[in-house]
Amino acid sequence: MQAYMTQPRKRLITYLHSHADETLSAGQIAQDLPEISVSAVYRNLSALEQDGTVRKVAKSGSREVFYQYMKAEECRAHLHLSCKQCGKTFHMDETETEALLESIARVDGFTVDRSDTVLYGVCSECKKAE
Amino acid sequence: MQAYMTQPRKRLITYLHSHADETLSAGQIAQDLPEISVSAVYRNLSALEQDGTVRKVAKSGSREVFYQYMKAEECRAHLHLSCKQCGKTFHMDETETEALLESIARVDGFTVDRSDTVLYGVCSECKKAE
DNA sequence: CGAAAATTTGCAAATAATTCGCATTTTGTC
DNA sequence: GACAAAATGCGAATTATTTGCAAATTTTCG
Repeated sequence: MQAYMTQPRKRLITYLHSHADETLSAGQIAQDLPEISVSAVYRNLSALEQDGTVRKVAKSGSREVFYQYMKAEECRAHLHLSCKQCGKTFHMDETETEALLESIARVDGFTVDRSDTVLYGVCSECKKAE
Repeated sequence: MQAYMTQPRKRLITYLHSHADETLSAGQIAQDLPEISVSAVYRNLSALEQDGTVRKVAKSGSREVFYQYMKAEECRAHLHLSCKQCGKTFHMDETETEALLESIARVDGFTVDRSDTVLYGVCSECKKAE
């Protein structure tokens, strides 16, 4: 059904890899990859999103939708903190992650999946700026 | 700057209250509230979103953006655990929630928003069944 | 290798969600 | 009640996203 590693797709994936953890709009990406058509960008992002390779997020105050790519290895190790204001993603310290998840497992009997879970809130920078 | 409890806004809020925890598109809402103009729906949703009263989410496979309202008292108090296997949502103990978030605030300088955050994983029941 | 089959691309046109301008109405205050 | 501030409704304007289709690319397989 699906899976031709075409040039445009390859380029897009490379681009995403080098922009891991950023919150990018399709327009942004298309602009940074002029050699790829806009439709290809949209179509591939859509496919990658279905795969679970990228995550689709709505950002406050923007009409556009954004996409986030996260490196697999890293994702498995720790939890992510996503700032709702600046859009940046932060990586929780691994030891801290362990401690928190261990606590949740013990108290709630719930096994949290690190790669799936994102904690939303406000980072210290944005907090300061308020 | 802002805060007139107008009829349209009141209606929208009432509507949201009676649709707590649902994922609604602006179009859907506008359709359900024909007495309010579409622009009012958008403008108010936008305002409520800035307030943190509603959450904006991008849904896979849709061009529209969606909005979620969660009852303030209940949902702002604790974190949610969503089991990827049975789909059930669990409410983390409030005291535990406090402890965890306090820890994250201290260690990472990150203020987690309780109503926005969902931890994904596997609940004890499903774990047992594995 | 080379051709057929499957899939993706690029383009431009189409679609539809969201925003905006502005005159008018509503709301809160004194 | 009257005034100022803010929100509404309307339709028009934007503009992000999707789509149709012919051409190009990638894969498969003899």
